[in-house]
Amino acid sequence: MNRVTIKSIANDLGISHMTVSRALSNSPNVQKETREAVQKRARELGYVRNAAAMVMRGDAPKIVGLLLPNIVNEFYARFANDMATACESHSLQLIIHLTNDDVANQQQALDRLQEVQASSVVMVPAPNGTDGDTPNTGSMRTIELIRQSRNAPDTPAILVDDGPAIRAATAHLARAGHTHIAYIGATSDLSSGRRRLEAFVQGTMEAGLTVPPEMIHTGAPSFAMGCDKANIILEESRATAILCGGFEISNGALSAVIDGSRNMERKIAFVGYGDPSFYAWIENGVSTVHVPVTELAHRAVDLITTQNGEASASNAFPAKFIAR
Amino acid sequence: MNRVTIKSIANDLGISHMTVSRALSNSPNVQKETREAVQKRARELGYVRNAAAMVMRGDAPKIVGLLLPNIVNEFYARFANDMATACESHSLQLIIHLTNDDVANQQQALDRLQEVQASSVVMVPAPNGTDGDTPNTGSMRTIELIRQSRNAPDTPAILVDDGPAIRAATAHLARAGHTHIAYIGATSDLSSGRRRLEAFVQGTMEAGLTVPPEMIHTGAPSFAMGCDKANIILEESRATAILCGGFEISNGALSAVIDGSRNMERKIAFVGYGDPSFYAWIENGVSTVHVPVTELAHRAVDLITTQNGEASASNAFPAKFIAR
DNA sequence: TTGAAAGCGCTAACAT
DNA sequence: ATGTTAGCGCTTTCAA
Repeated sequence: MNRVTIKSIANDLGISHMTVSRALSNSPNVQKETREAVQKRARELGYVRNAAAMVMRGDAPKIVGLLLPNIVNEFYARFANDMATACESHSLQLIIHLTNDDVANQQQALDRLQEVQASSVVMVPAPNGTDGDTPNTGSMRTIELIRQSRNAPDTPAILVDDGPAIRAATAHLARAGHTHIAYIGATSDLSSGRRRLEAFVQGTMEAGLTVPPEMIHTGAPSFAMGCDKANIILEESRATAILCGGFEISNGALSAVIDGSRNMERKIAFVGYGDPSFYAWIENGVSTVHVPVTELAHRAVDLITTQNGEASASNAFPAKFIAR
Repeated sequence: MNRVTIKSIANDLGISHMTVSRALSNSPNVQKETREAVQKRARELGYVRNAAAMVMRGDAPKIVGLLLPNIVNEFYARFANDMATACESHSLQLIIHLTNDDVANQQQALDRLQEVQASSVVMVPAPNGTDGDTPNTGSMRTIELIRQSRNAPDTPAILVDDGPAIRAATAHLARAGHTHIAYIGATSDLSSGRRRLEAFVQGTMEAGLTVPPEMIHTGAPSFAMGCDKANIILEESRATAILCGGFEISNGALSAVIDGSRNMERKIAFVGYGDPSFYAWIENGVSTVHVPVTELAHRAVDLITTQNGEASASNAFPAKFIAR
């Protein structure tokens, strides 16, 4: 089962492959009959042009990479979805890679993207364990998402300005009478982890509460981590509320909190991070910090399609606290 | 900013590009010094091999396409995730395309996959509006997922044997005293829609109930459709229970049911389809038909990596009814 | 209106 | 151990 190429068609028709090429691209410089004959035969044979050849010649559509920790979390899924749509309408080819928040996977994905001549990458940088090396993105235009890696401070980043929302969440809990509010978030080697924790501390103090260190739980962000930390908090039973600072963490912690309230009758107030649709459907709704996904995705594509990557002032999108 | 190629490196070092090629692929036929010098220079210059060139030569890693209606639904997201993992370990390159259940998008995705020389596609066939034309998958090995398109009956398909589970769900509802059970599912031009509806009808009759046609709601499966139909059922208020036959439909209907119970105090029993994690967290848990995602994904990769596509007997995976 | 040649980056197969 | 040639599929440039 050999591939159909312009040459095989040319052979089949007893003409030069150039004529076939021209006919297939609707060049005016082919006799109408020839053109139609060629197109007909091409259709019959099931001809498809070879993308690799186009890439080699350099006239391929722009390829954009998207590196996400995973695709199961609704935030990331929505982002991918929205970005795919936006790319479509700009005739950009989107390639999604999952890093699982692991630097090795991340670098492998970046390498593959360079191999296919991707011109840009949008990436959620993985927490860099031993730190040290900047991810190598070669000559690809790089845009960081959500987190900003400290070792590439000049890379444009699309960030969430969630400080106010987190402070509002803290205030909300304090107003409801909670004096011991636990926080679960990412380690401070992630910019997002740092910022969110700061906001939490600040919010707590603004509410006139103290922030004992044992109320603060950080680690590499993941569903399992959120789950574990929440269980610890439930065990200790000193805190009466939990506030989360991360998409995965939030889902994990929420699952632990729900299990806890069912199986052990441990009630605890909860504020999540990110706003997957089901947060509105659970019990009477889960209060949360809402992040404007679609706007982020659009900005990403904007940054890719325009040259001036330096509107960085406007690359922070405000999150919103939703009380439910 | 010119790309670094073996030729540019060769030039830079004043040697032949072949030596560079050999050095970079660790061929034994290069002097150690030469090899090391080349590798060093390549690293400095940030060389990455050109995937397009490899594809043209035909020694590229196998490419596998995955066509999904969307990636936001947790079932599809998990499938993509699991398949990505499995592909990784078989050194297959996975490319995901979203069809939005639209035939035109679907064909476009298939074309692109052929252009990049994908050897196989795993696809959830879109409902074919005017029917007629089979999706053109060229010479790619095609595997259908969940649904089986009637115009390609000999294509291997990975299906869910959900009949028993759906009948169990119906029995469950009947046992709870429901005599008017509404069904929302896909149109019968989808094999899955046909099969599930049949199972529902059969289950209802087995429970000694009649199945008035106004209890059956079908259409092109989507979140919005599930939502709309559920609202209609709530309006009519003849049914006391809803059973869903589709991933998207289920989520849509569930959202309508929850809204309904909150805003208008219309209580109705609900059994969903698919088992996104949050179904366990809502109220006291949502009963549902559970589909074994991971197994499906693994089978897909199995089928791709082995030649014998014809173990089709074992390509149906049993769903499980989960009462919550 | 058609064709022939060259070249994109790479490696297998021959030289040397 | 190293270099040369050819060819994967395609289009741009130049020639007929």
